[in-house]
Amino acid sequence: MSDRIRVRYAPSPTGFLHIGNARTALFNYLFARHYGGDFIIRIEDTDKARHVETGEESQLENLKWLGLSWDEGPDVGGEFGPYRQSERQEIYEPLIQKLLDEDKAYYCYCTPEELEAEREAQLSRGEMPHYGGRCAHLTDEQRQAFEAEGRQPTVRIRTPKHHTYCFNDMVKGEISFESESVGGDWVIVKRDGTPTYNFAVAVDDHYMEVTHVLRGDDHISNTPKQMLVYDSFGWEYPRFGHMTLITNPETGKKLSKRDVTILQFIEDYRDMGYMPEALFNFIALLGWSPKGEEELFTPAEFIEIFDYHRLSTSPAAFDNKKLNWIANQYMQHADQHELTEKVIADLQASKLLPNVLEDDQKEKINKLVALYQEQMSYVKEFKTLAELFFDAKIQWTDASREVLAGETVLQVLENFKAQLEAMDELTAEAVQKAIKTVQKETGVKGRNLYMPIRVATTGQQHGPELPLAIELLGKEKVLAHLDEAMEIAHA
RNA sequence: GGCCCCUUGGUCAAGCGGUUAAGACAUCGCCCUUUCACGGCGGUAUCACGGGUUCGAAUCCCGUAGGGGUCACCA
Repeated sequence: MSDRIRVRYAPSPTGFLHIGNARTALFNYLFARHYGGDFIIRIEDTDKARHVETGEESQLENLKWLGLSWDEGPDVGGEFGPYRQSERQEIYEPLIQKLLDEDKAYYCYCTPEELEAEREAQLSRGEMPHYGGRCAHLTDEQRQAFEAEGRQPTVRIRTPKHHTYCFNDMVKGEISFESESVGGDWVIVKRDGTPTYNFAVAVDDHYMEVTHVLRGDDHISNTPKQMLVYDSFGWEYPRFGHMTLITNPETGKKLSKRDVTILQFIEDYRDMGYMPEALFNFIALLGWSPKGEEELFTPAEFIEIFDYHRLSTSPAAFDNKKLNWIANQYMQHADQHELTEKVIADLQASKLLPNVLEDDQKEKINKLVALYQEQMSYVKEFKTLAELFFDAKIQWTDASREVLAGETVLQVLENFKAQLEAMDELTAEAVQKAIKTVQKETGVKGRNLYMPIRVATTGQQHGPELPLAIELLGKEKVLAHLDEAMEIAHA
């Protein structure tokens, strides 16, 4: 085995790229790049029942979108291939045969029903479920009898007694398991002849010369099983490292794909128009922290500063507010023209804009984007923020009504409206002047001046620069809004 | 339940025997802006508990409690 660092991300193509998996990939990527090592992608597709046709492609695609690149993988090849477990059967078979020949593994003819019955019996006795070893010492006659029945065997590996599996975890330090705790001789080859996960990973990691296995916490209890496989062949272990899980801040449990309160797939964020660098930055801070006080880094900087010793030992809650803050930081520095293009595309997809734009429409969107860019976190947010400019209907909230109930509100609005009516077209400057005039004539200023006008014209207490917003809204809508507002103020 | 892991503010976290216990998000207040947003400044708020070890413990050890993970012919 060489000194070169080789790590892998080994997804199973059962669906979209999950945020937790993306993080595993990301840290492996950072680790490899930091040390100038190799980052490998291997597809763990031994479960044909759960296989999703487009799973692999979609996962790789989203990884790329995030900004990751890999040196070896199913799409780019490499000298340690193939990179799909489904294509590595001929590597597994002789190894399995070897274990069988050496009696380190044996055929098991138990049916799922029998195993289920055994499990239930154990459970009812208050015991923990484990394989009792019914087929561990079959005679040739017994085996032939089972075969004659047409039973298809699985292969189980013999688990030693009274052995301690101990490893020095890259993030958690010394961890040890008694061999008894793995639950008896476990299946390494399924009835259909394909290897099980714990067997295949160990074999693949060995042959791909993987030096460090960095993965989620939930794999800790798999580690002794994999160590057993290494031991059976006399192979050297890689270094294991287990990162903490990402949890739901509401429940404190690991993110579950069924959990609808949090968007879990990279695809979701991509669709909403989050910038990939922002998501990269956010994910890199999930369970890892940089040395200083800075939290915003480019991917290249993350590679530079990544240090696995700073991987956290306790779980990280998925904080949506923080994500949006980070995303907003990136958004503020985004190119305005590019952003405008994206916004337009989204508005067109939502039928809020025609497919072909007049110049003045385009200009209007440009101004609106300029107005809202500093507070956006993702492209689609624009639609919510600026919806008033596309769909004139105002939803008067209690808070708005409260503002309109103010003492001087009516005189301010009446005065303001009269001035607007006198204008041909509303421009920001003219509107600004009008507001000043209102101030002079009514004596109302500051918050008491602006807030009623803001709420009356936009229906919101928070929004962009007021005169510009009024210009962009246009005379017709503004007057209509004012009328509605004054009616409310009267009541 | 067995095994394994984890435990610093609301959240993420720095800290690795001696600190006024960093910083970020959130929250609150003030300033800037005649409003809003951005920005700036500041405040509130944390070492789960109990024993040790030590001159000294958030830091080391042992318990307790709580949380989580895992116990498949899934990965």
